[in-house]
Amino acid sequence: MRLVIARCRVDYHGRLSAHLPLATRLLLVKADGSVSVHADDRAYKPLNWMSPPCRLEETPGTWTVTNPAGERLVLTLDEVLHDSTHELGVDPGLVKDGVEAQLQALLAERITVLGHGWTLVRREYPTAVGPVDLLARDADGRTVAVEVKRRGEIDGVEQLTRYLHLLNRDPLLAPVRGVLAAQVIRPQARTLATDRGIGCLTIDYDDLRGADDPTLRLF
Amino acid sequence: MRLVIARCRVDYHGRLSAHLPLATRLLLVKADGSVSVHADDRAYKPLNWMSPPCRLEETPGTWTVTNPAGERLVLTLDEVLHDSTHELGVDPGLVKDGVEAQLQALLAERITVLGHGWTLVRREYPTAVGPVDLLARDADGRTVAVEVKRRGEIDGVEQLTRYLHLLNRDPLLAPVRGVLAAQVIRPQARTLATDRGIGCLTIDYDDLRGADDPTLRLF
DNA sequence: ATCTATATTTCGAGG
DNA sequence: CCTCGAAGTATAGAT
Repeated sequence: MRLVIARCRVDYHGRLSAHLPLATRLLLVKADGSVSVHADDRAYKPLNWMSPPCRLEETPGTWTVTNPAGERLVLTLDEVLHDSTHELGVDPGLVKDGVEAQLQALLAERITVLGHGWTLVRREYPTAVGPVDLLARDADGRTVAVEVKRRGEIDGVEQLTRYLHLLNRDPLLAPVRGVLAAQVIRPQARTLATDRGIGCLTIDYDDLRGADDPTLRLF
Repeated sequence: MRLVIARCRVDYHGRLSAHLPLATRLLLVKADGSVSVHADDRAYKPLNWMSPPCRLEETPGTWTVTNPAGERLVLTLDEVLHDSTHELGVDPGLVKDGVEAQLQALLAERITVLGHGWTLVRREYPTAVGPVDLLARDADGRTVAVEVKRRGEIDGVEQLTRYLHLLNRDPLLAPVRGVLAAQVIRPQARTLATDRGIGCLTIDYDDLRGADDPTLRLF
């Protein structure tokens, strides 16, 4: 990993065109070949960058980064204030916990959170337009398709609508109703869902994790 | 901006939980208060980070970054290999060109690219479910709703379908047909669009920019 | 390889 | 401040 602090100008031509006037910035060259240009703000997002695979050609005062797609990042260096290189080795990588997959798993285990007497048919119930997150039956034995999201937005409602369309053609399942379960549900998504007869349920990850799993209960 | 190369472990608890085992990484502390942890790959994306506003508390061997939402990033430093600080100043920022807004503006100016004799009714035509990118009339005076995207995907077709639904309830506009205009249109999006009677038009940004604007022509 | 869905998405505009 | 849509989205998984 190479760290350069330099006064530079930057030009990018590729999927769009962009230009950065002269200023002092961090140029970060990683072992994967990527180059990114950072200002002292915007959190971790660089002002400009080139993702691998790409090639860095360096001449005094000019770095030219190109990729096979013909995109081009040109850095004009006026003054180099720092230049150091460091061996980092391969990173063992990140372990994550708490994303949608876990939300779905928890809901599958605690399906009665969605309604008293509900039972799980299966997770990732396959359809021609993709898998339904959870397929369940309510206390009256009616089929319910559940779409699980971390954030419920219009896309989720559209997705569920497509599933319901297909599922309702299956006489063994029909009539199937839908529920959107998410940690937050945007007003427009809620409106659209309601308009289409789709239920909305906001779920709290910690509550859910804390909730009793009835299948684990002794009596 | 502070650059630290260190052998470290990282723990994050917030919107999710994540852990990074001991390895050598770049710790990037920006003037905006943000802290990010980079490995030597994954292009510009850090392994872990905390966005501003947040506070960094530093004791020998441990950095604790917290934010008002109660999220917490803890870095345990085994060995510091480099530590330097640099004054960068405020960045003048990025000038972009070629994104969807410009595509829409260009199409609005050169609406006949969509069809001979077409005229623009207006850009960002408002509906209850959001603005239609372009509303136009074809050579026969029939209304056309145009959805402009850089990439045409299923979402764009769904969005346009919602607009058409609403627009077709308006007797002053109905019947309204739809066109999806994008630089690339995914096969599945094209299929869905065609199935719904929505037209597809792939546009080339450079061609479009180069095309004559008939309103600017002298004769 | 293409397509689908997620993301600690981030970022910016508009009400 | 919230809400919403775009992003050079990137990335991972499935087909």
